[in-house]
Parts: sequence; C-alpha cells; structure tokens
Amino acid sequence: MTELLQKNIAAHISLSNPETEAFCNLFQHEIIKKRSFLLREGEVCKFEGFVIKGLFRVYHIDKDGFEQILYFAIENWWITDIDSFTNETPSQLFIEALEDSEVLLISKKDKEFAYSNMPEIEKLFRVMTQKTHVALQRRMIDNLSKTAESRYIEFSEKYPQLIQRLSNIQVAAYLGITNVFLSNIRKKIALKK
Amino acid sequence: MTELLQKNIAAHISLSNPETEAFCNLFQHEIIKKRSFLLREGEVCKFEGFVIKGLFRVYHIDKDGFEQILYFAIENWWITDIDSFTNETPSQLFIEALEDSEVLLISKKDKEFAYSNMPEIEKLFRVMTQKTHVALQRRMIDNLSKTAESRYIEFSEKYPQLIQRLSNIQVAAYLGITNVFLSNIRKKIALKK
DNA sequence: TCAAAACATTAAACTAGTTTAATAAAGCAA
DNA sequence: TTGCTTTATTAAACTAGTTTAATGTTTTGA
Repeated sequence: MTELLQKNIAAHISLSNPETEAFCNLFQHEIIKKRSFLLREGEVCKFEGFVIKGLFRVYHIDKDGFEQILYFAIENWWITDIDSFTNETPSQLFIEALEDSEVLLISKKDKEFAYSNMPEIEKLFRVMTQKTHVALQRRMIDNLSKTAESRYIEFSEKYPQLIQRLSNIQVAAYLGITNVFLSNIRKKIALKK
Repeated sequence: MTELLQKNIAAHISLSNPETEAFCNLFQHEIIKKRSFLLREGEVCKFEGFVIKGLFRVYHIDKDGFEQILYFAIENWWITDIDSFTNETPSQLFIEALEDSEVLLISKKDKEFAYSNMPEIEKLFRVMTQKTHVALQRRMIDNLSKTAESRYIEFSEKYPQLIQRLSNIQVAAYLGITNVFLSNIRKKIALKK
C-alpha cells in the first residue's frame, strides 16, 4: 500500500528502511469518490496527504464565485492546505477529487510525533516545502510575464499526461482565464498546425 | 549588530540565548550601496541573507527584457534565491539594493553546519519556508482573481511604509502591470476621494 | 435508457490593460 | 549649477482577455 510513498520519500532524503516503514505506518489509507471533498473552505485541515491513485484539485472560490485552482495533484503528489494544517486556522481552500481516488493521510499529531522522534523527517518536509515553493515562484513569474497562450502551451508540454485528464474548465481555472478564451486559444493553436 | 536577527529568530522558534548567539555568529555583515547587486542572473547564490537596513528587490528579467518583481525585502526580511542556493544551480534572479543597505549573510557551508549541529535550525527554516510559501500562495490566488486596481489598493494597505519607498515603476513590476496603467489607476483612485 | 446537467465551441460586444509617444518634473553626477 | 537620466503623467490607438448568449455534444445519475 505504501510502496509509492516509500519511493517518494527516498527521492527526497536518504532514510533507512525501518525508519521509512515506521514513518509510512503513521499514514491512514482512504478512498475518496469522484466529486467528494477532502477539505472544504472553513474547515481546519487535519491532514497532510499523499495521492496513490486518482486526481485532485486544490482551489479557492473568490467573493464573486469564481474558482482559482492553486494546483492539481495526481499519483505521487502531496496535498494539503499547509496554512490551515500548520496554524490550525480555518481553510480558505477546497480539495476535491476529480476522479475516484485513494490517498494516504497523516494527522497533525502523528506528524508532530515524527518531527520529534525522527530528525530526518523534519528535513524531508523542509526539502519538499522548498521544492514546492520554488515551483510556485516560477509559476508566479510566468503568470506575471507570459500570455495565457504561452502559459497554456507550456502547461500542456510540462504535464501532457495530466492535461488529458482535465476538462477545459479546470485548465482555464488553473491558468487564470475563462474557458471561452481557452477555447479560442486551442482553436488558434490547432489552425497553426 | 545581530539584535534584529535574534528577535526575528525568536519570533519563529524558541531557542536558548547561547544557541541563538552561536547561530548569529555564523553571519557576515555586509554593506551594499544603492543600485548594486547581491546576486545577478547566472551566478550561483552563495548566501542566505537577512536585511538589517535598507531595501532590496528580487526580480527576474524575461526574454523580452521585462522585469518581474518576485518580492521586496526591507529591514527584518530574509533574502535569497532559495532554488539557486539549495541546488547550487545558476540563478535566474537578480537581487538589487534600491537603497543603501546592510545585510547579514550566511554561507551554505555554515548553514549546513547549523543544520547538522543545531536541530532547531532545521525547524526554523522549515517554519520560515512554510510561511513564505503560504504568503506566495495567497499572492498567486490574488493575481489569478483580482484586478490590478484592487491588487494595488491591497498592496498599499498591507505595506503602507514600503510603498512610500518605492517608485511606481517598481510597484508596477510587482503587480504585473505597466507603470502607465498604474498611473491611470492612481488617478482614478485620487478622483474617487 | 432517458432526461438533466455539464461541457466545448463559436460569435459579437465589451473592458482591462498595453504600447508608443510626448511633456513636465525630480534626482543625480560632474 | 548645469545638463543628463530617470520618473510620473496623459492621450490615443491597440490587443488580450471577458461577458453573455446560443448551439450542439458528452456525461451522468436515477
């Protein structure tokens, strides 16, 4: 059940097999049906999660009712609202399964336990947080400097397997444009070829 | 010299006085003149810095020569290119002093030393990275969902002391708009009052 | 399996933000 | 102090992206 998680950890830090297993045993397996929620706005996020099957979107709904997607998570990705989880404050985010999915969840208490007893775990999450931060910095720069068309092309090229599993509505909400405009972009690209 | 840094650390984690001092002693004091650079694109970022005086901007120049500002740093803020520093890869960023400034810098070697010998320091940087990540997530959502006008208003309200020290050109590069359009926004706001 | 809901596309009018250029004001180096 | 560079403002033409609405297609759930 935790093979994928074990591999994921090994990709970030070196940790002995027994320690890796001990840490993985702190996770609970959960099955999440398509269109159901791991987290809703206003709830305190009680978990940090690792996707072993399926697809999630992490998004915000603004005061005008528009959805902005912060990120998607497929197999081998982590999901949480790090703000709500860390500070135990009500979340401003929704985490929703876009496909029938399976996750491994660790509670705050068990994560604290790991931090206290396994110094390498502190490093694991520092390294992971740094990596996601760097990725978000790049995305921020792209959003500041690039047109929607090139953001779409680059997203398609970077995550070709992901984009096939997403509706245009989801992709548009990630890129920060309307699905109507995304349709125009797609048509324009198709005509070029 | 390191009083401000000591206070900053205390705001994130609890650390004994001797340990705090030992850690702070790993930092080098540097004076950076206005318009000079702490880091240029292509260089490997050799430091993690803490501003004790002055003002910096951290920015990227895209292929068309436009500048996007990732963030500003004034007194009591940290600056680095975390990507370049951590992975020892050439930076895509510039870090430039916008005023005569002073910083405390720690090298990678000394930071690694701290990580190895002071477990609390690992936690300090995990916590700080988390906080900056949460702030960037919020900014990402704002950029996806809000007009330039409301982003300007909110930036002005959130950092009133900072905006006075910045030219409109810098503010516009942070907001992701042209300085011409920022001028229009400012006029529109002034007329409303 | 059928009706309802969600989705993708297109068109047309609209608006937020850009571009270029001109002008005046402020800051800076010699 | 002067001249040079940077900055802020304004105008006018332009473009990227939105809005609303209509149409056909696909998915879904009972």
